[in-house]
Amino acid sequence: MMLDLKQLFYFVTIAQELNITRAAKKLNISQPPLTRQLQLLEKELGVKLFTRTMKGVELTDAGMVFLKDASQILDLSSDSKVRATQSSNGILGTIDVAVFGSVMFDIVSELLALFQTRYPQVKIILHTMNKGEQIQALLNHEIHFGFSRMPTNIAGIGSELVKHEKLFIAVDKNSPLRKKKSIKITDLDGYPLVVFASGQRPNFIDSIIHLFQSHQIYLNIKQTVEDSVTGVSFVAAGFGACLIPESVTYLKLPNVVYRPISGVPSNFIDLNCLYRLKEDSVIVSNFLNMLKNYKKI
Amino acid sequence: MMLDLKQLFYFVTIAQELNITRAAKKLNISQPPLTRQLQLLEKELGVKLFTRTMKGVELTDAGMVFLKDASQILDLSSDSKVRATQSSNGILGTIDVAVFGSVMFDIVSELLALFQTRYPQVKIILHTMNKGEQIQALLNHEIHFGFSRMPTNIAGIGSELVKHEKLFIAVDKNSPLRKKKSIKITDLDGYPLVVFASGQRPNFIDSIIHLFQSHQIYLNIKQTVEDSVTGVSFVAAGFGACLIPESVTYLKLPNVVYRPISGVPSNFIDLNCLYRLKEDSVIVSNFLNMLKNYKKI
DNA sequence: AATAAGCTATACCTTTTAAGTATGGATTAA
DNA sequence: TTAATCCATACTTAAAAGGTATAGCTTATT
Repeated sequence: MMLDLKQLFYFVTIAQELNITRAAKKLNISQPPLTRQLQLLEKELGVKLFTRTMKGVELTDAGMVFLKDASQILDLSSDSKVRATQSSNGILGTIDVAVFGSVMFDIVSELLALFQTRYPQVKIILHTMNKGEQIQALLNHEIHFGFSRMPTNIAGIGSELVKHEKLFIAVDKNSPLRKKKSIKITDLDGYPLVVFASGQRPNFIDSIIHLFQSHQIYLNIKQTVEDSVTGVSFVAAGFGACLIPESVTYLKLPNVVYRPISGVPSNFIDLNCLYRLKEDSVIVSNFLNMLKNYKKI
Repeated sequence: MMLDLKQLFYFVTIAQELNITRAAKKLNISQPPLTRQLQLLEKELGVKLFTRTMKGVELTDAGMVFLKDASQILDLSSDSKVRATQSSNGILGTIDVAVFGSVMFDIVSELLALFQTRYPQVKIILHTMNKGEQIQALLNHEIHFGFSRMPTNIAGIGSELVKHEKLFIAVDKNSPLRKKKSIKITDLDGYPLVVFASGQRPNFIDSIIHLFQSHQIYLNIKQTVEDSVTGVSFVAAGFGACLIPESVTYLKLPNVVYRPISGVPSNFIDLNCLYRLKEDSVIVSNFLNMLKNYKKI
C-alpha cells in the first residue's frame, strides 16, 4: 500500500553490493530477512528489481530507474530531518512583516537587511498594510510583525518602540517658508497643508491636530491623502506643505525641500513595532531580540 | 534512526485536519496509536511539530517546514512506484546505441527518431565506436545495440540485417570518371582510391579487396582512413576516388559527386544491427521488434 | 456549580510485522 | 565428488503497531 523507507534503504544497499548476503552483513542483519524485505518491496511495486544470478544479483532496467528514485527519496528524507532541526532553532523558516508609508525609508529596511544577514535561511515576506490592517492581520496570524506610528494598546498585541523621530516639514520651491532654515509651528498658522491619515486612530494626524490646538493656531487642511509618500508628491505639485517624520526626508523629489520644525519635542513622533503576545515562534523572538539590541546602537 | 513513510503520511493527515481524533477517523485507525506515532516521529526528529490546543493541534514553525518536506517525499514515493511500473513495461528508461561512420546518415537516424516518437520517455544515448569496440562494449554491457557493416559471428552476440545498400563511388570534379553516368568496377583498374577500414575484420574493405580480386584488376590504395566521412573528405581534397555505401551519398560536399557502380549485386553492402543475446530488457526487445517491422516498410 | 462534550495522553492488551536460526536447492570451483 | 557460495523457504522469537479503556484537561451548557 505504501513504500517503506527501511525497505528502500535495504534495496539501495543491495544495489551497491549486488549481493544479498554481503548487503545483509553491511546492514547488520541476517540474510533471510533481507531477502524477504526485498521480495516484499518487489511485490509492493509489482516489479522485479533484480535478476538473481549465481554470484549474487543484478539490477533490472526497472531496478536501475527505481534506484535513482529510492536514493533521491532517502536523501530528501535525511535532508528533511536537518531542516526540521534548523526550523526549531529559528535558522530556517518564514517571517511575515507588514509596513506602511514611510517606515521602510529608514530604520526598518536596515533592520530587515540585518536580520536577513544574520538569518539568511529565513524568508522575509513583506506586506503593505496600514495600522488597522496590521492589527487585524496580527490577530489572524497572517503576519508576525507590523511597523507603524503612534502607540497602540490592543489585547494580545505587544508594542516595541523602535525610535523617536523629529518633526519635519516638506515645502515646495515656491513657498515663502523655504527661505527659513528652521520653521516654528506658529509659522504654519492657516498655512495650507497636505495631511495623511489612513486606518486605525490614533494616527500621526491626531498628534498634529493636538499640536495645533495646544498652540491655538488654525490647521488649514488643503488636501488629505493616504500616506506620507503621496503627501510629499502633492507638495511637489504645489498643494501646500506637509508635516512628516524625519525619515521621510530620505525621499528626494524635485521641487521639494525639507525643513525641521523647531519648538516641538524631539521625540514628537515614534515608530513602533507591533507583534503578537504569547507567540512561541523562535524566529519571532529572535527578531524581537535583534530589534531591542538594535536600538542600543 | 530513519524516518517512516507511514508516520509522514499520518503527520500530513493530522496537519490537514489539525485534529488528531478526526485524522485518526480519516485514517481508519483509533486515536491513541495515532497520537503515539506522532510522538515517535517528533522524538525521531527531536522537534515538536504541533502545539497541542483545546480544539486540536496547530503546526509549529518547524511543523510547517517539515510539512512541505514530508509532502514532497510522499509525492516522490508515489511517483517512483509509477516510474517503476513504467520501467518494467519498457516505457521509461535508457538505451545505449553505438554507431560509426556513415550509418547515421540513412536508416539509423530514422530508426532512432521513430523509436523516440514511440517511446518518448526512453532516453537514447549515442556512442561512436567502430565495430570491434561495439562488440567489446556489447559484451561489457556498456551498450545495447551497435550498428555496423558486414555480418559478424560472435558467441552471445546476435545480428539483425537492417538493409542492403548499393555500391557507389565518390569522385572529385576533376576526375575523368565524373563524366560517366554509371561506372563499372573494371573502370577502376589501377585508379587511385581512398579506402576506409577500422577495427574488427571482416570489414567493408575486405569486400572491396575480394571484388577487385574476382575481377582480376589492380586495387590501387592511395590513402587509408578511419571512416567513410573522412574518406569522402579526402576525395574532395583530390586524393582519389572512394567506394562507399549508398547512404554516404547523403553527405554533400563541394567538389564531390557520387556515381553508382554497375555490375555489382545490389545487395553488395549490408547494414547490421548487433545486440546481446540473452538480454531480458523490455526496452531492448521493443527496439528489436521495431527494427524487424521497420524493414517491412 | 455541576455536567456533558471534546480533545490529547497514558496504560495495558492483542495482533501484526520484522528479525533470527536452520536448512534446502542450485551452481561453480577445486 | 566435495566444498563453497548464493538465494529461497520454513519455522521460531522479538519487536512494533494497533485496539480498548480511561485519565486529565478545557470549554460550553444547563
